[in-house]
Amino acid sequence: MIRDTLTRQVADAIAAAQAAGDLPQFSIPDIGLMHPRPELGDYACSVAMQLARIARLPPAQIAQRIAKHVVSDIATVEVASAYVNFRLKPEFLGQQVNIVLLAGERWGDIDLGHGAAAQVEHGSANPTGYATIGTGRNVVTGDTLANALDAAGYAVHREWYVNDAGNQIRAFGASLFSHYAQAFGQDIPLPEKGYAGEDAVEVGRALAAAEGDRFLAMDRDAATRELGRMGIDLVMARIRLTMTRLGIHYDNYFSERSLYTSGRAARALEALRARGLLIDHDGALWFSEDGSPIRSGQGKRKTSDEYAESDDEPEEKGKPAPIQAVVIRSAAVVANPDERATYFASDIPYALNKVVERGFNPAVYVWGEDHQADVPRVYAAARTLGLPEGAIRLIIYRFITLMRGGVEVRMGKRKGNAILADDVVDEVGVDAFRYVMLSRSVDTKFTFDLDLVKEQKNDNPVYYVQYGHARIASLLRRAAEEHGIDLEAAYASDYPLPGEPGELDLIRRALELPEIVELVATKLEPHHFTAYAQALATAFSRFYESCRVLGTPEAVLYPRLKLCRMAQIALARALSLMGMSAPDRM
RNA sequence: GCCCCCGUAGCUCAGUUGGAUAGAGCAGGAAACUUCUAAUUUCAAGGUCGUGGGUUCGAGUCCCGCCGGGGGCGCCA
Repeated sequence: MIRDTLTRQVADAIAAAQAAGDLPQFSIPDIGLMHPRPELGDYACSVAMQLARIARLPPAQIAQRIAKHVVSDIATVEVASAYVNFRLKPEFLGQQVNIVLLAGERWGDIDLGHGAAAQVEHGSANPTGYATIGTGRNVVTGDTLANALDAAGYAVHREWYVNDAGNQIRAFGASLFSHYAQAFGQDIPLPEKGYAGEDAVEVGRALAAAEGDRFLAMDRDAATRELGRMGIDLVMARIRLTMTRLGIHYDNYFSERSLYTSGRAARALEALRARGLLIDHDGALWFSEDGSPIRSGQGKRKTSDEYAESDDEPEEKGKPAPIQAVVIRSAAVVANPDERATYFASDIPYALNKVVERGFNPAVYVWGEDHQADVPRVYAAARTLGLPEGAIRLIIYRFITLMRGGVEVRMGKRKGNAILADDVVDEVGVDAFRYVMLSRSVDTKFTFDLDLVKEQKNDNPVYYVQYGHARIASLLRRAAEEHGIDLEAAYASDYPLPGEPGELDLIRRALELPEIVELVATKLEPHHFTAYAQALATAFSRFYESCRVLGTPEAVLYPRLKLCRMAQIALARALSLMGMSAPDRM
């Protein structure tokens, strides 16, 4: 990447300055390059200020001495106060256009992962209902992160974790039995906390139609279990359709229940028990990170007073405090002990399976904020089990407030008033759905205003970005069809760039894509793609307004056609990373 | 009681790991269509970055307190 090249050149310059006696000896710190205001250059380096104390010199003077020793074939160097600024040379920018054209649809790829296996697990909603709009934010986030990791050089695996074990499922089975029986005129009341939503009713009826009334005669417990299992399959089938529609593909659907049937859960518990981290208390089984016993205030984090009393080592800086003990198997009396397991009991073997058995690093999880309490627990389990630092990355996204007609729509899956992802997609389309879901940081609880997204059709960043792509496609089409231009010849030509500001700005934006991929892939923040796509589209619009393409002499026409092609490639890739279409006509 | 997230322009939100004069998009104001898609562009306007301290050459960004909003935990999933 260009930024890496310049960073290296700064480091070399410091070393050269030291060798020449212009700077004293010191170990060179991490050098960060940023994008300053455009008037000041393309990249800026503030390392001189960090060095002021070490080098015992005024920052401005250090900057001067570093700049003096910079050897760069791609940029010119200027010093402004204490900053060392770089401006990419126009000839270099012109050459880079060829690089983009050559990379084509792989433009933006970087080699961060070196082919290592990475996983993004997303979706993973309870299979007790169809995909909601909340699931929508989850899967769009996860799928885009997976795209980014793929572009960053990882071998990416996409997985949906099917929560097909536990209480929720039993309640779902019982609810289905009620809806099922209803189809045969039998009034069996919904269990408490049962599923009353249209999706549950639909599944119950579908089972009645497909299976007949044979379950009515069966043992009730067995019937509930069987119906629950079949119901999950039906729900998952529907969810898969929704995912396909959203352009999301999974390499695997991982069954939570398989953790128990395969013995993985038992083995993980044994590993914890061997380390003395499992504690029986009041009939329940607890995980305690530091092995400390459960105290009177069960499950509570130790107070600072209690820490003061105890002989615990004072906490080291940066080392997280041990988590509070957490129940992994409840005391509830249920026939099968596996069914007393909490989510957390599954999380442990699942994490081991991901990182140790399958070698994913990073293993990224995308979770809704309702699971935030589990975050420190899973990290704690990873620590105690000796998983590599950073192998597990949990991404928590905030829930969405849905507005319709200026009123907030309250949602709840159990009550059955959840807004389905399919319904929203019906209204706004896949591309707008994905873009809006991506346009805010996962930490932001944002309002999805259905009316706004629909009504804004003509003035919407979603369409603005796609419009840029369609405009280019149209222009290139006309160039070939109406002007008889051989586009391949134009792309292969080597005229110098006219050098208009609009041209250079467009190239700078296109060249930024690899940096954005790195940003998204390392911080696991997909929203940067939307901001980038918007900026790139703006750069193209400005170019388009200020630089005439068709009808100009060949020496202008050809390089500008190359720029159009370059912009098209970058826009298409940005859209593709976000899982959106890049239309040729609008 | 404890934990996590958020608070930036009228609205919705960015802010590239602590850098120079805090940015976009909408909404509202003023312009530009004989010109490759006006789903566009240009200009102007809009801010005590919730608040009070602290850390340092430098804080929207890091630390602590407080205020406001949201979410979660204390044998639910």
